[in-house]
Amino acid sequence: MEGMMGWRMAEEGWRKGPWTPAEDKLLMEYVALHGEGRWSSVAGYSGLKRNGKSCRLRWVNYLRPGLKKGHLSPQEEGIIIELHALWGNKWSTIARYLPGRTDNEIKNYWRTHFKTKGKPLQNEKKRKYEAEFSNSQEQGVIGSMHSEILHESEDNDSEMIIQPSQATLQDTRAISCPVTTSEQQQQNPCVLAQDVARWWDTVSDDGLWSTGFLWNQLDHDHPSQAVIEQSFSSCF
DNA sequence: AATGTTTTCAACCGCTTTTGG
DNA sequence: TCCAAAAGCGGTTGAAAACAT
Repeated sequence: MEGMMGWRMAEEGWRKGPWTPAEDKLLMEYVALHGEGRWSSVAGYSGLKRNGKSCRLRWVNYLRPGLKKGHLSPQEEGIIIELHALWGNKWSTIARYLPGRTDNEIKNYWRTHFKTKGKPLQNEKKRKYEAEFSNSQEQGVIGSMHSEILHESEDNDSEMIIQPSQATLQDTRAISCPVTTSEQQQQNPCVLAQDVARWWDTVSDDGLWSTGFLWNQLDHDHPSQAVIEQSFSSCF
């Protein structure tokens, strides 16, 4: 049982390390009975020897219904690249635009594909993405905006940075939501997402990206949809 | 086939933010 | 209004898998 070498019980008796199917079952039963949240009381109700933090993480990243398994689609990869350019390592914010994907997953994806030890061959996907993008300079403000966004600077310390310029960010706000402050923008990223979606429409001349695809990506039962719509209406 | 190296990603840690009493 | 507990976040780790020699 605790034979799992390398992982032991913590002082308080909490189990750590990889979850077993039996543990998953206990956690799922707990949630079915008591709902999400109150993770600290999981142990008390279910007998699961995991602390609240561990339970929450397991639920959010693995057990939660609606999670997508398998590789990210090219569309999802594009969204990650684009939104990372806008917001940096705001993994959980980015994850709101990829229903069924977790912040952890996105963070891992970014690190393994774009934070290389100076071996840009691995950045093939990003290159492909940029090539895709460079075909789409025709369309006014959004297009030029995103050409700035995707201007790459290869960093001395080997992390690839795709920088949105300050002007770009200001443009984005000015275009879409002139009255919101940057703080509001952070809380209500819908406007930027809308721009991304519109931009994506313009890129989709080869049929790979379908019209309105970003919005179609959204699972309409997903809570973020409500948030997005609310934010949206508050902007206009 | 055996061993060494690299990559992946689930899960941890410490810190910050939010919540509720 | 304050404070403690819970939730949330991003960076990091390391076991296992994949790949190379």
